[in-house]
Amino acid sequence: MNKKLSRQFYEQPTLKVAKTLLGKYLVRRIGQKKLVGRIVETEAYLGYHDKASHAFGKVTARNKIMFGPVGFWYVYLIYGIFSCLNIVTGKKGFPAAVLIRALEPVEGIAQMKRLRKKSNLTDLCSGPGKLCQALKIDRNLNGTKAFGQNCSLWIEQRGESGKFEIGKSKRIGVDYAGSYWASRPWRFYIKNNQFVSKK
DNA sequence: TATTGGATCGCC
DNA sequence: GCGATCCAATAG
Repeated sequence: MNKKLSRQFYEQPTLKVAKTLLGKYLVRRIGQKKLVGRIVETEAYLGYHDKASHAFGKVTARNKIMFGPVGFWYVYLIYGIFSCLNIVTGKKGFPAAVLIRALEPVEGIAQMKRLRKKSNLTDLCSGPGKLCQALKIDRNLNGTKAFGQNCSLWIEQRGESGKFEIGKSKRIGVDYAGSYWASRPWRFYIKNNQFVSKK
């Protein structure tokens, strides 16, 4: 049974959402076709005190979606080349989001290979920039809704999540934020899963 | 208005 | 190890 996650799901505490998203399925609809991957790695960005977060300090044109209500996508361009995908969490006015960092390809694998120009399964979605390329996600989806009707991008539960161990570490690529924020253990991943981004 | 550097990736 | 490549953020 496939069940799209509701707005209420994203109202849970951000760290809980980040952990609970592991084993769920990211679904990208393009016309009648679907590209689907199982989420195996996430990171939490938590509040305006978090120096590693784009929402640190104040509202800007780019980060304003993070200050809005839960259940909307925050998509931004990194290094002028790749997109990164986050789902907004936290109450309105409190900026938080969960970055989707890696997927295990499930449906539409042939098209993912074309979009990525890669044929190795473990190279398709094993990083935040890679999975956006594989699922044709870019800033056109910034600010769109992940719940309710007429979404082109959402997360769903497919039966039971299955048994796996959750690993935890500091977040990747945020050393500029200073030792305290860079060392928060807010990255979560499925242990011993080959599709997790390599460090 | 000008400059700077990034929640990455892939090739050298 | 390093360059790609663009735009948001900040400084002036």
